[in-house]
Amino acid sequence: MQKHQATIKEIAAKLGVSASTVSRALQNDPRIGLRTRNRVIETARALHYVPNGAAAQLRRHRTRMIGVVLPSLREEFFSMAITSIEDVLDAQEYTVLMGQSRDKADRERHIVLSFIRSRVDGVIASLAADTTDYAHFAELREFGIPVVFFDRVPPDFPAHRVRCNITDGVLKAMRYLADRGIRQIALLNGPDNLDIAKERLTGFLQASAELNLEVFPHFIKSVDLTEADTQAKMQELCANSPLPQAIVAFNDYVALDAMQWCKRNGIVPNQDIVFVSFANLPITTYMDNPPAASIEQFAGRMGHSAASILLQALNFSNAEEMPFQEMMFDTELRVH
Amino acid sequence: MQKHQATIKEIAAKLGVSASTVSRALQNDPRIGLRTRNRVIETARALHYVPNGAAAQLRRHRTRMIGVVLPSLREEFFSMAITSIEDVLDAQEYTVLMGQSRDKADRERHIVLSFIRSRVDGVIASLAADTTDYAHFAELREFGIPVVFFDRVPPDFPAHRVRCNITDGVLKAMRYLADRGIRQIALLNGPDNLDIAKERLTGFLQASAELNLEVFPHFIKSVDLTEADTQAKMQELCANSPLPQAIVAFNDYVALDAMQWCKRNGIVPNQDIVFVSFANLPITTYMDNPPAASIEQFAGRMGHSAASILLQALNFSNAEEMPFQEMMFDTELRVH
DNA sequence: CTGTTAGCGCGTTCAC
DNA sequence: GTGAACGCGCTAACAG
Repeated sequence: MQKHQATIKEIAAKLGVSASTVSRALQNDPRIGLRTRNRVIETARALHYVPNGAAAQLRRHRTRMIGVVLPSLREEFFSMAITSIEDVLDAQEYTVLMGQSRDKADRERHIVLSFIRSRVDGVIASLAADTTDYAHFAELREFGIPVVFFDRVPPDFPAHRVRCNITDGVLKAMRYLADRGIRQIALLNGPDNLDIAKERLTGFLQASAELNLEVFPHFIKSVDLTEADTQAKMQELCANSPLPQAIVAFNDYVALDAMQWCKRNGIVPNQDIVFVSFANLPITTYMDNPPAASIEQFAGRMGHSAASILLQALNFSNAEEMPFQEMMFDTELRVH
Repeated sequence: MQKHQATIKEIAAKLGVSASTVSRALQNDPRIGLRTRNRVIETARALHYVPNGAAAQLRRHRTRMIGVVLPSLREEFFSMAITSIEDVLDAQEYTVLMGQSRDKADRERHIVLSFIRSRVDGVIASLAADTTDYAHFAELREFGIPVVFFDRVPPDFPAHRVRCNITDGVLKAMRYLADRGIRQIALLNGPDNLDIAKERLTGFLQASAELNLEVFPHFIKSVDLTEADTQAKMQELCANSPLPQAIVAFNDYVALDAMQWCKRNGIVPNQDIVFVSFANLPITTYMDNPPAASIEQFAGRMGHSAASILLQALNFSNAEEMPFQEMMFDTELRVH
């Protein structure tokens, strides 16, 4: 049901001026007289004129649109990040296109390709759990579309990155536990292909060495972030002895799933096994028994920085690429 | 940093054929010979060709893009809905643009206008808490862009609607409470301008009459969905006597905020005051003391239906508008 | 201050 | 089966 859509030409005809005049008036070009401008704006409104973005882009080679791909909009970590991103970009009159990969590399690829088709000016991304091929991001480079990764950044890919000091965060968590006399600590990590998972492992091993903790092989598990897998890995973890006295979890959701498993298996969370996790999501404040502590990752700040870096990249000399920025945030331990 | 972007013209030049041939080959036009087609596809890939959506739209007057405006992506109710919407639309090769109004009418307006500028083929919406002016949606009609509202639908606006039987849901909740001997029930409702809030009130009054409950004036409060306002209204609610024995809350988040207030004020939730809410969000399964019961609203099904109706509208005769559909789902009470 | 001209990249006639 | 020519709606370059 295609109704009629007003164009600048019609406005021009109606007013007996040229299309360019209308175009200029609508963009507040200082060369247009106030009276003409007002007449144009008035009839534009009367005709329900809304500019056709596609036509504009075709000329300008810019869309003022930014694509954002995230694993999930449902996780508070990401919804907080996207909100900061929106705030920064909205202020500069950019429109944000969002896509959720749902932790599937294939969906991520499709989304990025649709961003290219829409010719977004830039992309902000946080990787899906199972992304190991970065061809779709390389494609963005072919098009000269700058990319900023945050939190879940790819290893060895030329791009801007915003992340936090995970390794140090794990250290903080382990020291906190050790200070309470806990010496048998397990790691319920995320997918191995994610840098942020590797860093948790690095931090875990470093901290174990520093604190003289024994590292039992069955204390280190990786989950694919689904509830089912977390349950399965908890089963494995607790099938062998010794049982861990504490578990450092990849993030709050993994911790919560693990804690659910405990409850169903006669283990009291934070009493029999102390949980420490990452993210420190607001939703946990509603819980009577959240993870004992969580490493704050500052989702908002990371989103803010990612968007700011992207804006810099967009305003950089359009002859060459801006040198890749690497921004690292410190974490903080929050005891609940 | 604008790099070079391949066009069909270049592919054509490279192959010594015309642009039309390339265009046809890429769209699997049966008239193009298999050999030519393959050569085209091959060099397209080699040149990293990605079609320019804007140029295509300019000719076709369709974008195969759908805009979705929601109050928040953070609330599980909406993130579940959007996921269903994506599933339905992805299957038909539509791209979904999302925007979150954050319950601000002004943001909602901007988002809808940006959808129009992008010339989306259709829109799915759930209203912001403070939207009382529907001009931006009327604008969509001017452009012949079909709209489907779900859950938070506007009163008296010509459009398709998908919702659930709230009035009956409240009735179920009140009967559940009455069956447990609870007779002093308060309503912690949402913004008055939302139909779904009005229906909760209607249901509340009907049920009170049916069950012979006394309705104390201070038992009926409306919140603007912010945590602060919920706290304030709880204060008011509990400042007068009698104290309610139970509270029916607008949704799980309002219930949780109210329960927090109780904890801070020496009232034990679900013991001193029993909470029943709407939505039945998965996140509550992680809680040791969630609302005692919740009215399941089937976010996924509503999203699915909204998307399906929109697809029907898009495939309808393009001479006229499809008659407005009204779809109503039954609710179910879930005791926790 | 304003008009004219040209073309962005593509899909679609209409020819052959 | 394929090519030439046109135009979608808009902006930029060049005139005046």
